[in-house]
Amino acid sequence: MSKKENILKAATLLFATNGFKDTSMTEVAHMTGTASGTIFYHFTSKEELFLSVLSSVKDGILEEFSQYFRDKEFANGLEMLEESVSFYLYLASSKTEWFLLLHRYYPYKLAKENPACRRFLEDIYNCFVDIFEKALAQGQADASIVKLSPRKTAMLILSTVDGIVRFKNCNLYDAGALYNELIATIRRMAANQN
Amino acid sequence: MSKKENILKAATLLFATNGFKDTSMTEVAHMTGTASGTIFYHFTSKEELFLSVLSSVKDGILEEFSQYFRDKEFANGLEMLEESVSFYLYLASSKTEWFLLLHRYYPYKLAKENPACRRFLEDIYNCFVDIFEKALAQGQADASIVKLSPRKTAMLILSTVDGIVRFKNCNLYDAGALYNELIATIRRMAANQN
DNA sequence: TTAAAAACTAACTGACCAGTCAGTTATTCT
DNA sequence: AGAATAACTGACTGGTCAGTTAGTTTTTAA
Repeated sequence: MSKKENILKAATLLFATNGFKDTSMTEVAHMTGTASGTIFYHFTSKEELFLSVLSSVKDGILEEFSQYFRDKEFANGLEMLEESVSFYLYLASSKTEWFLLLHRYYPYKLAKENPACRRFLEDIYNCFVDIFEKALAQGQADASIVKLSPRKTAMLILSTVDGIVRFKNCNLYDAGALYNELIATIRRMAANQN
Repeated sequence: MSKKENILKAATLLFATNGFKDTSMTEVAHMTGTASGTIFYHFTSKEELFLSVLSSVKDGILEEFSQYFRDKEFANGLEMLEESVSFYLYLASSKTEWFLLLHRYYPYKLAKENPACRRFLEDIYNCFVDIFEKALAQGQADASIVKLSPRKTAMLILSTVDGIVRFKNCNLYDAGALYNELIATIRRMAANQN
């Protein structure tokens, strides 16, 4: 792995666990066994380093989802919805740093003044909402899901799973313990019982 | 209002909008028209100031909810649930600073090493969950709500509304636009249709 | 009235940190 | 080989910030 990639990886971990302000360039340098000057050779500023991190997280998330759905077949929309939610939770537990980073306030603060940052965040959240929406729409087509607004319901589902993951990352309560209830709730809320 | 209360109020606003690290004691001092030394006369450290802020936010939230439910009557558990959710959203929009503060990572990070901080956060979230749980349990008693685990479902509902508020505060999408869908979803998910 | 206590001030300190720069080492290409 | 470029280094700088302190003003109470 190149030194630049190493720096990016270390920065992802540090920004995710300690936050932007509480991560010093010296720390990133130390973790990668480089001089602090080297980081500024590869990245013009701390902010640019953060944007690179966010960009790579975005790429990672989009890639993971496209790979997961590439050759997946679902019996119906409801099943697709449930499996999408499961995959989201699985991803959140296997790529903790990504979600920790997204649950910090800094990216959203930066997005207010930096269009590129805003774009990354929108790409990420649209990816999530799009998948849930697609499942809901498909479910309505195949009659596995009741009549509802696919987009808005997708946003609500994202709010729920994202909320669960956030509470877990904040050590407030455990996501795993809620899994069965979550799936049951989604079924009660969306399934078409005829 | 005493100078100490003024400092607390300014600190709440600054910690909520800029975060812990991005708020300097000089800034707090400037906003309250005092010397920075005065803050250290009233609060031993920046961390203690933050804890005082969190404590007052906790008191505020508990007070608001106990006041709202003091002399409220509900037709049944389902109605209570819906109105609790509505009140949560109302509070989040009228006391923005409180929820901005709770949507930052710093309090949860501090909670890991500071039991008092952890206690404040638990009190706040238990307050929320308890109310939803009480509504669900009442709804099961009066048959307005289906069979489900009240505690876990209450947590899921909190995840959803908290997620919505967070997305709104992060400027990702608007809570108001989802309100009708949220109530409809809660009804589909919890209402007992006989 | 006055003395003690509480509240407040502003200059100061030491630590830290993002970013620079002048110079060194490694790589590539002819 | 040797020149040119890319990658890397680490000491240094200017600025910021939490917290201190010695001294001043205000309040309290006897």
